[in-house]
Amino acid sequence: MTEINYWLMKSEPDVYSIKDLRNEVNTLWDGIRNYQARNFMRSMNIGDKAFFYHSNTKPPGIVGLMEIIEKNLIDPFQFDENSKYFDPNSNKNNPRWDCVRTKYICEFKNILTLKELSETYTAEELTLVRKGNRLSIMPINKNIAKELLSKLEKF
DNA sequence: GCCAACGTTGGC
DNA sequence: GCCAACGTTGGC
Repeated sequence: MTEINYWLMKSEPDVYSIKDLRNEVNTLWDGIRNYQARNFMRSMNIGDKAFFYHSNTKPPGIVGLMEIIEKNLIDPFQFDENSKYFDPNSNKNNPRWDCVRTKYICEFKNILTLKELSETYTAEELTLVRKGNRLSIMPINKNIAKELLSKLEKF
């Protein structure tokens, strides 16, 4: 039995929201063009849980939960010249960018805002609240993840 | 619009 | 390898 890990994955709701995921049921989490975020995806296990975070919106925060159901999938847009995610330096024999597939679990009744999170946790406990943090995918400490889940259930 | 906090690129 | 210039994310 592989250990379950917890993650946080950001998306701008204008581009792809928790409601889009609910309608679609599952989705390819594509367009990641940051090596650290990509490496986090590579270290995910099937069955891991991920908090869905709405970024670049008012207010930003955690809005739902999803599960990792597939990994090591080639991101097709790196080879699509018409995509903003096209990477001319990626090689089909050795693709540079991959992605995971996530499945909708739930949308929380209330948003757990970044403001609330930053009032509860330090930048060391929760890298999400670190000022200027630009990572779109990051791990969440297991104990903190469980605290967040129990808080979100009480909404 | 501003700016913090990076990541990337390219000259040397 | 160093570093300046530039680009991006994303909160505020």
